[in-house]
Amino acid sequence: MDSRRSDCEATNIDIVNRVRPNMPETRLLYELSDFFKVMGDSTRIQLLWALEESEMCVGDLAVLLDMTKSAVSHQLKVLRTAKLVRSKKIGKNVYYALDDHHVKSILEKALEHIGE
Amino acid sequence: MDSRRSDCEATNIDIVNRVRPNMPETRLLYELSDFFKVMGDSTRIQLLWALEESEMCVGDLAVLLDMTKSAVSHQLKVLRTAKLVRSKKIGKNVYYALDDHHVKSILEKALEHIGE
DNA sequence: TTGACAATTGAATAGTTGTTCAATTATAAT
DNA sequence: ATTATAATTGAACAACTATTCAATTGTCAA
Repeated sequence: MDSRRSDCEATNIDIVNRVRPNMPETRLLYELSDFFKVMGDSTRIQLLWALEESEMCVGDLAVLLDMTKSAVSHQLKVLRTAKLVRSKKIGKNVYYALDDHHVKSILEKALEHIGE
Repeated sequence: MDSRRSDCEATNIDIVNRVRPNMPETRLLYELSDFFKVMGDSTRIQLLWALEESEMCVGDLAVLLDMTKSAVSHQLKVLRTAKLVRSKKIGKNVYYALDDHHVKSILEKALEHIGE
């Protein structure tokens, strides 16, 4: 049987064999790309940026981002699932806060790449 | 005229008004989310990870990732457009290399978030 | 308990994206 | 010139995703 997907042979098989054992495991690979997928949306970047400044409830965030509560709530759920924010209910409101101290430094690194 | 998209009033208008001036400009916002979009794909993470170890040509990368040259080439183009990799042609081969020293530290920060 | 408000939810839709496939370009070797 | 190999390209398809809309839950006030 031959389950190779690649449609060619390696030109430098020595390099490939040296690099291969250092490649990330499948699980880690998907955790990494899933994390960046969560960051890869302008609405969610805005939410994280805002929550870096202050805790806020869904309605406040909706006004700040000029979006419906529904749209904001959907995206907050994504951030909550990714454990980047946490929420607490106070009366009729639900307040959200950052739940990861890496977010800020990752945003800063990304800003460095972009060139400020 | 009223071009508000949000379907509510702010509960804490003082907080919203304090945070608003610190929000990122539209251009920066999209540069940030576009950058993370590029990182948010397991194939491209693998390519960056591999190129951190060594320059390689498209065929080598295809064998290493067990994908077709076409699929790899398409993704390399995305990375090239994002200025994360550069390429040079040597004979029939095109060799790719990392073109951004931030990639490594951003991956490391992301690994910290995930918890190694 | 009735009415109003905050937030969540699920379904639907429109837009985006990754891989495949077939065709093409460019280089090297015979 | 011809053939073979490396890589790129564009179109097509399937899978995924963000927002909208309507309906629902939960909480407070009257």
